[in-house]
Amino acid sequence: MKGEFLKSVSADALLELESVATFSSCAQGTLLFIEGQGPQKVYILLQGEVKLSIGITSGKGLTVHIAGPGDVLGLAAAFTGEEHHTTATALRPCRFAAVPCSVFLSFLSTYPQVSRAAMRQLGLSCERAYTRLRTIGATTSNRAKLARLTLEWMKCGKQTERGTQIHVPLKHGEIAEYIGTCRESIGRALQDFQRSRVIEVHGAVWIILDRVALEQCAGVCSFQTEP
Amino acid sequence: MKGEFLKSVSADALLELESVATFSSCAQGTLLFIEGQGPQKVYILLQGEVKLSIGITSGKGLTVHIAGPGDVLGLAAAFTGEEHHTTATALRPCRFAAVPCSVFLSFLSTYPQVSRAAMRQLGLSCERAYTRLRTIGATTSNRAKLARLTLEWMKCGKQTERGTQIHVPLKHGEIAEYIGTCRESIGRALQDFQRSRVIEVHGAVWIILDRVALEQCAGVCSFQTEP
DNA sequence: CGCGATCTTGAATTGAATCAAAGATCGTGG
DNA sequence: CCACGATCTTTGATTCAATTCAAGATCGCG
Repeated sequence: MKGEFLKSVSADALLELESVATFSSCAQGTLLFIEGQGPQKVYILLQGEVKLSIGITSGKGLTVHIAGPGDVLGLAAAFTGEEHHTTATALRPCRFAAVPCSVFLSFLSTYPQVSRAAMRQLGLSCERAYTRLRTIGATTSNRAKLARLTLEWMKCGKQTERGTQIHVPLKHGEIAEYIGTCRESIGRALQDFQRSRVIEVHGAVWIILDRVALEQCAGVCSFQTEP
Repeated sequence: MKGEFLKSVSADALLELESVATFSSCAQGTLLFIEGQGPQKVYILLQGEVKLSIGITSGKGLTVHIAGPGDVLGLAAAFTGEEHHTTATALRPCRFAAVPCSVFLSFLSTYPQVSRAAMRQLGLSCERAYTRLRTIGATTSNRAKLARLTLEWMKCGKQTERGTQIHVPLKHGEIAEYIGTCRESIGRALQDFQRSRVIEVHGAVWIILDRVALEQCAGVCSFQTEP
């Protein structure tokens, strides 16, 4: 799913795309675009990771998504012509191809299949935003939020005989940015889950022992787990 | 901006659209689609209002947007093929045209300009979701959330000599669903604003007296306004 | 070994949700 | 025109959860 966009571009389209794109690299921490900025370019990430976040300028920061190689960034603004509503930060050194919005749009009208792929990408961004909203907004307690987030992540996890195993290469502070709370709350919620044998944490590797409990907690939830 | 989509469909395209669409009406309260449901149709709203919300099934409800005549609903799911992430509820009796997703997609490939319009709509949905995220997630206090929401609404307000005037035909409970809190909190926050002469409320008509104060409150905010 | 970053823990404080009851407001029907 | 019920708003009291602050523990690395 990650990097899907570039894969769905046919060989001939790719050739033309290369001819109109500017290839460049950037250091970790570089901002590709900022919330509030007008649309200028569409970025196709070739290497590295880019964090899309919200509210950098005003208030707390909130992570929406982390994009990987092959993903397109800046589609929404390109299509609407309105200013960016997210900020794109390089989490590590990145390589990418940048295409001016107008050029990208006319490129799309030449290649309908690519256009379809772009629409799909935009649809996915939209759904990701909705998922974040569900996790953050339609949820009462902090534990429920973490439960939701974990359930999201479980989709990319692998089954083992003890439970689903996922890789979470994030510090507590970064997880907190995903659900809009503070570091400490993540620590406490995690410990709750560990105590009640729902999740087992081994560094960046989490083992979800009791998926049902997580789902319950993510739902109505607000009851304690043990005496 | 509302209802923009239908307007940007050319006459000939409209004719073809009519030939593939099913026209129907529904009563207030009808659910056009539900979170979790697979994509089936794209809806073009002709009359009435439809609320798009999140988390109906799990946890609290959260309002994302209220669509009006001329808007398209269900685009994201149509493009991704994934299940709907929002629920569409008719707020009043509605008339709409429904087009099966696959038919709609091929219709789009026949009419590039319409395709562009659809992309723009999807981009707007995306940005709306981001705006909601900013209001709900990247904000600390309840008052700050209401301040943000009011600032959003001010874009559609009209200037008077006393300040910007906006029309808010919503009950406190409904406003609460916009920012993920409870009715009472809205009432209290509103009174705070009235007491500190930031907003004046006359039924459904609000007059924003002090925009700067609102912006401050929406930003870092967490200080009291008066002794 | 010591330093810095990260995580843990506890205590104090605040803000918000919840509950319950008492005013407003509105529309309906007598 | 008034009385009635329904719906919405206001208010206060209570309770709970989360943020914040501060200090100690742990880990990784040079």
